[in-house]
Amino acid sequence: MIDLRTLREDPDRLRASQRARGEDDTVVDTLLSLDERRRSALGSFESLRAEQKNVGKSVSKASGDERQALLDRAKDLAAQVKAAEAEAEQLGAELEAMTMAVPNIVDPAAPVGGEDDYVVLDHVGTPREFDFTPRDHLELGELLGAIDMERGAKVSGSRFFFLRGAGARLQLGLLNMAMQQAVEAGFVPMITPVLVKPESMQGTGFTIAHDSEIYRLPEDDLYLVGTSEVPLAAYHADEILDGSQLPYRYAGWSSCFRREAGSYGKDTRGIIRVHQFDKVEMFSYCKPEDSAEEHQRLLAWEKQMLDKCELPYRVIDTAAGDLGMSAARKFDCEGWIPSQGRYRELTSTSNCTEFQARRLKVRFRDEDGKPRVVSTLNGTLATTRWIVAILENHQQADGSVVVPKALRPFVGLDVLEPVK
RNA sequence: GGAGGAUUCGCCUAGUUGGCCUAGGGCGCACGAUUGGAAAUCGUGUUUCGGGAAACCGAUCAGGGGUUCAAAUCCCCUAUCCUCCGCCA
Repeated sequence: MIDLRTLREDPDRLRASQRARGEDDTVVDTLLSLDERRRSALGSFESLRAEQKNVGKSVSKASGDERQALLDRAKDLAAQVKAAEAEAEQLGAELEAMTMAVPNIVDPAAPVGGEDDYVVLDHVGTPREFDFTPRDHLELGELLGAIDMERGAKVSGSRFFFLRGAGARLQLGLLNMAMQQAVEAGFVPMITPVLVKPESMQGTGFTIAHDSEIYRLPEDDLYLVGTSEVPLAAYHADEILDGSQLPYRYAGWSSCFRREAGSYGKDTRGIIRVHQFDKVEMFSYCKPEDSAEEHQRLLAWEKQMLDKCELPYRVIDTAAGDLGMSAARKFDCEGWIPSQGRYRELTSTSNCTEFQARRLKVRFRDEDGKPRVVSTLNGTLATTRWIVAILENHQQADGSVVVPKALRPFVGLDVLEPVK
């Protein structure tokens, strides 16, 4: 959510941001005039209310004709106050709705353009040369008895799967390694709810009404999260954090649910794009002035995980037009997928600045004792999709897969062997 | 699912025949006095949000609605927590 006070002082910042996102910049003027009207309505209400309170107080002290006159005056005022309040509330609600629909102001450092205008910041590792024809992750997963898509589809439908045997062990090991790294770095490990209330979803920056990715349980007005970012962001909603203790860092382990509507035909094979997967997510609450540095730290921890998995990857800086509603800046790490001959997203870290925190009312007390809005950031430490990259990059000619060294203690196996 | 009880300014709490509640007290915290320094003691301040340069004004007693000139206080709905009953793993 945009800060109206800042908007009044510097409307051009939002105009520029809207243009960078390829969105309508005239909302700025609409917002400003609505804000002006609301404040003036609020002013009328407040002065009427002040008068009403004064008259009301004198009623109890007066008697006789004087009392009756005051009562009449008070009744009249009560009606006026009611009308003025309704007016102010109406405008307030309109303003609120409009404000909530405006995406975060993008970091001017983010590349301009759309989906394909990302900037590659870094390449780590080199895609391996195979002296045999590499199998794709599903073929490997089936050989290893690790991934069962067929029965996933039988039981739950397309884009569902079972991880079994070595596959289940690999995921548990991977996510446990992520959790351990996070704990060593000072994160509080968390296992979060995956069903959340609408205000948690919307506070985090997802639009319940229109987002086609969200699974809904209308019967209970609950929503399945697509990432533990949602419960972790809402965790401190309506709270004032201790400024001297920031940053607050959490590592959330949860299943994630995505409808993947409109992606028919894309990534239909295997577990690249599925309706349900598991993820360990870093989430950080910090002071606004520290958020850019914190963003770099989250990126560094992501790279550390990828390095431990011995995966070749590149880091991209997402262009303004491809940022989600909440993000001011976003870096993705994309791992090399041999069967596709291209890089696919394995991690994503966003600096949401004060956008989510303002919606969720998460503040901190600074040195002066004043409450200020915090900044929030998130980043991926590991997901089910990583299994794709691990299987494909570390496969051997016979279909076995060498487990990366760092991961071995967590998986309990050095090599995953074909089952038959 | 049913029946009761609870929800007050960070924490504990006063306040329920509606009107100096403009919410009192304690703890904690901050600043000051006292002290060689500290403890103790004393004093002052301390909900949050919005508007305003400020003085100040308005809102805020779980949330929403209602009654009234006036609601922490009365009525209705909702949420959360606790107790009991039922049902289920």
